[in-house]
Amino acid sequence: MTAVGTRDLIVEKADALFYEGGFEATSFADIAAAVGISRGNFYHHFKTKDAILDAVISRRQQRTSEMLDNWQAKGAAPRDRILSFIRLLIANRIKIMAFGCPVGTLCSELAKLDHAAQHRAAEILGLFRSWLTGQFQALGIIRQAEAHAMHLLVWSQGVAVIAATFRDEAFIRREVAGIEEWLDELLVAPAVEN
Amino acid sequence: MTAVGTRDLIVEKADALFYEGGFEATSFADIAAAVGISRGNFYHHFKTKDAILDAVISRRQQRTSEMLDNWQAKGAAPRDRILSFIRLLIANRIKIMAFGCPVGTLCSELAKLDHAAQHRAAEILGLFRSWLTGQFQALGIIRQAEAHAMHLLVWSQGVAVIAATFRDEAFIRREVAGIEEWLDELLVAPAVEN
DNA sequence: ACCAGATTAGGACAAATGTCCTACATGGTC
DNA sequence: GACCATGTAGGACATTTGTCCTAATCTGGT
Repeated sequence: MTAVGTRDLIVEKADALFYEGGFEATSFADIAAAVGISRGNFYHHFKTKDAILDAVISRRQQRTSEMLDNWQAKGAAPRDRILSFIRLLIANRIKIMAFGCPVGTLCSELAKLDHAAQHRAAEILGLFRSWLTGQFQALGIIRQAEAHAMHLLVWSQGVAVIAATFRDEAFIRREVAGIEEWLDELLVAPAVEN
Repeated sequence: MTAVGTRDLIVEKADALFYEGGFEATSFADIAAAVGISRGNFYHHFKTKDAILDAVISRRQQRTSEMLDNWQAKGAAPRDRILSFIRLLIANRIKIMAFGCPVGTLCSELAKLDHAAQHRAAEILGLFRSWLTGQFQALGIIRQAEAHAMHLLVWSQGVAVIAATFRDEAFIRREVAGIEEWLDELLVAPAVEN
C-alpha cells in the first residue's frame, strides 16, 4: 500500500535497532513500536525473530554490494576507491563512536550467540574483503592483494572498537591519516614486494 | 568455606559466560547452573545482574593489572614486554576465533546497551593503553608513545574481530608477524621521529 | 549443647519474551 | 453486490526473565 511496503519498513527499523542496541537486546515489541504497528501484526510479515535477522542481513548485503558497485562505476583510480572505504570511518564517525561498526559488532554478537546466521553476516565483511582485494590487484599488487585487503579490514574494525570504547574523534582522524599514509607507502614500494 | 568462596566462583563462571555468550544473553539461570547452586541463592551474593557485571569487570581489571605488573617485574626489555602483549593474540587464539576479545566485545556490547558500567569496562582497555604508553616511553619514544599504544590496541582489536568473523588461524599469525615487524621498524627509526 | 550468623534451596512474583490465533478492515475482481 | 487476498489490531499462550522472600541447613565459637 504505502510507497515503501510495511515489510521493508520493518527491516529498516530492525536494522537500526539491531545496530544501536544489539540483536539479542532488541525485542519484537521494540521493532513494532519503532515501525508503529501492533505486535501481533508482525507474524504476518515474519514468522520468527531469526527471519527478521535474515532479512536485515540480506538488506545489508545488498546495500553493501550497491555501494561497492557505485564506487567501482565512478571510474576513479583504485587508490581513490580504497580511500572511499577508509573514509567510511570519518563519514560515520558519530554512530561509530556510539555503537561501533554495524557489521563488525553484528558478526561479533552472532559469533557469541553461535547463531545460524553468523556466516551470512560474515559474508558482508567478505564483500569488502573481495572488493578491496580487487582494488589492490588493479594496482598491480597481486601476491599481497588479499593480505592487504585483510589488513585494511583489521585496521578499520580496530578503529571502530576503540572509537566506541574511548569516544575520541581526534583519535579516529589520526588513525585514518595513518591508514592513508600506509596506503601511499604501499603504492610507492618496489614492485618486487608485491 | 570452600577453598575458593562461592562468591568468587560465581564471578568466575559469570565472567566466562559473559565472554562466551554475551552479557545480555546470559541469564541468572545460566550462571546458577554453571556454578551448581540454586537460582534463588544468588540473591544472597548479588542483588542484581548489574552487580555481577560490576564484580566481573573488577575481577578483569585486577587480573589485567596483575598480568601487566608481572610483565613489568620480569626485568625484560620494553620491546619484549610489548611482544608479550602482542602474543596474547596467539596464546588465546582458539577462544578469540570463537568469541573475539573478551574486553573488546564487552566494551562494544555495553556501549550498545548504553550500560552504566561501560566506562568501567573501558578502563580495562585503558590499563593496556597506559601500560603500553609507558613501554614506548621507556624506549625513548616520548611524543608518539600514546599514539603508538593506541595503534597497538587498534591492531589487536581489529585482529580479534576479523579472526572471530573468518575463523582463520593462519591470518592471526600473519597479522601478529606484521605487528612485530611494525614494532621493530619503529625501534630503528631515527630519534627525530619520536 | 547451644546459639548467632552465614549460606543454601525452593519457589513466588510481576513483567517481558517469542510465538501464534482469531476477528475485523480494506480494496480490488468477477 | 458477492467474493477473496492482503493487511491489521488485539490479545492469548507458555516460557523465561530479573528480583525477592521464607524456611531450612550448616558452621564456628562459646
